[in-house]
Amino acid sequence: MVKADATTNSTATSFMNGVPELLLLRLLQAREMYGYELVQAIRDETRDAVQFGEGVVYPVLHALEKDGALKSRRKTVNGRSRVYYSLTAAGRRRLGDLTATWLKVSEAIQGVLTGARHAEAI
Amino acid sequence: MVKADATTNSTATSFMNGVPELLLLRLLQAREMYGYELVQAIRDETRDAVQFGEGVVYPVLHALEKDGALKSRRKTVNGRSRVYYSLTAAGRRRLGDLTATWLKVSEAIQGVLTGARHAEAI
DNA sequence: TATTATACCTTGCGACTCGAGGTATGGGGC
DNA sequence: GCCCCATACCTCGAGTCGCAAGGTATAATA
Repeated sequence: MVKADATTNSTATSFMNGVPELLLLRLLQAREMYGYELVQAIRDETRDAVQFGEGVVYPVLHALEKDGALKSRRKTVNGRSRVYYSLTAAGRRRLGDLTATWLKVSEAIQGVLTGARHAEAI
Repeated sequence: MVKADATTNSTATSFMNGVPELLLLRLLQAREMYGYELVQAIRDETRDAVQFGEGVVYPVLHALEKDGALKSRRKTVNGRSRVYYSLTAAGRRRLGDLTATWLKVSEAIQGVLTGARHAEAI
């Protein structure tokens, strides 16, 4: 077995749990989009820093719809059938909560990484 | 008393995969520490924004040692036996890689959240 | 003496991610 | 007309990870 590990995949770093959900909600807040489009939008908007395949995106979309955070409608464009998703009120709330949590957590991690002694209390 | 975490813990989105490893490496870069101490250090330095229990910390420490990123030594202090961990050269390299990846990814997510049109190319 | 705090550890469930695979159709090139 | 690619949807199985819960042992404190 090749050692080769290093920065490759094995233990590799996916620091992202719940991130698909967060990004999907955020993109759909801006406008109605369909699954295949979302896969590429995430790749594009993050300049390839973040990539989620269809095997990630579709299940998350289905779960969010089942939870009432998204609603969908079929639409045929250029003879192609697409499922467009958009946020519900619950989805907007969820996006707000997730965003707040993400900010809090990522700032805290940032703080540890930059060696910031747990800063002064408020 | 019920802890009753407000934000529905069920699917509760803990955006953090690989974060335990990252924080542990970072803290141990500063100085030699032991498991029980690390659990509290993470809580303290992140002002409770991030918390990892012993069930997370110990297994990660063992895995990192097995991978050669950490080395340990037993030491008895005040009649208490502790296992102190410190970084190896491989561990320092790993910390550097993980930190770079974390920065790239978290900035990309930040960009999407703030609606930054995938900024200008270099 | 009993309880709490320190300090170590493992196990089993559940959740998440992802590659791989499967279906179907429209458009271009030959 | 035919083949292949891109579009567009989907599921399954494997593997990983996080975590609560549980377990041991000892020092300090009440």
